[in-house]
Amino acid sequence: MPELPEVETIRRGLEKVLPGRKISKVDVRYSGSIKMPTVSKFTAKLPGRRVIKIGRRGKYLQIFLDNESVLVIHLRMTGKLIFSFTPLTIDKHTHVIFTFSDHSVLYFNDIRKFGTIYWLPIKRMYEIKGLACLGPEPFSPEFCPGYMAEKLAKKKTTIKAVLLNQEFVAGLGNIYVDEALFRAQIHPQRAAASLTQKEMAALYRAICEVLQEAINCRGTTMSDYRDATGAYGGFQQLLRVYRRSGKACLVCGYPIERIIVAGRGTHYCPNCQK
DNA sequence: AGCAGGACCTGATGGC
DNA sequence: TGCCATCAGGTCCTGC
Repeated sequence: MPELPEVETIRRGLEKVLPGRKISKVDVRYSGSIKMPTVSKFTAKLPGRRVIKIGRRGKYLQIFLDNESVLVIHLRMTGKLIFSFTPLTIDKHTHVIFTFSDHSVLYFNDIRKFGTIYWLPIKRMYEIKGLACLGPEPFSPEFCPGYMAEKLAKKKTTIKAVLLNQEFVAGLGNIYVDEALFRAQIHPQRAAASLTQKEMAALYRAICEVLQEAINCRGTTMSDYRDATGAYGGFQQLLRVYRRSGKACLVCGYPIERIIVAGRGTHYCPNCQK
């Protein structure tokens, strides 16, 4: 579920509380969540490590530890990281529990069990394929209309499929792709290579704007998403097309449609988006 | 090479 | 109420 704005919101929440804390106990209740190393090594060797800082790359969260190692966490669709100064009730969706030496706790919950956790030396982070293959961060100088022009010219698929591809740009997911395409007035099924310079400039601007506004709102909560303190996001109030099928376009009044593009539910205004 | 579609899981929702 | 089908914000693998 969480896309860049949600992961960034979680990162900021954890950055306020985790640095300096020392892990005293690790409890893995669903072993499928731990991709690296083995579960027994994970639980035996993590205690004693201290958190240095919290990073993010695309939708990957990075918890840097004091021995040049890092916990890399991907929340996929329904994963949550909840920090509490005191223990909380655990349920069947609580898969990993990190307890710190002052008895504060970090819970990894995930209804659909798609989320993944890796622990490895920083210098081996490239072994996580999805992380190694990530395209530029949307707010980095590398991501710009010129970069888009060069990449899009070679693509033979729809613009929506390209925006969802993390190798093109890191951090976009289904919600923000639909919202960015609406703001740029581009139809999601347009051939990526058919965009004009002007459209690419508008799309670049729309991507940065929608992500920044969503970060300012602390993310979008449709159903499952919560930040590190358990709080909802607020951007769902500002969505213009996502899950608004049948409702009037906020610009022209035409009904928003829902179709499938790149295998995903896609929302757009047939009148505004060409 | 690059893309579409299924697989991975569970829960919510809507139709009959 | 119960059963079934469909849908869900992401990535990885397979096969075309």
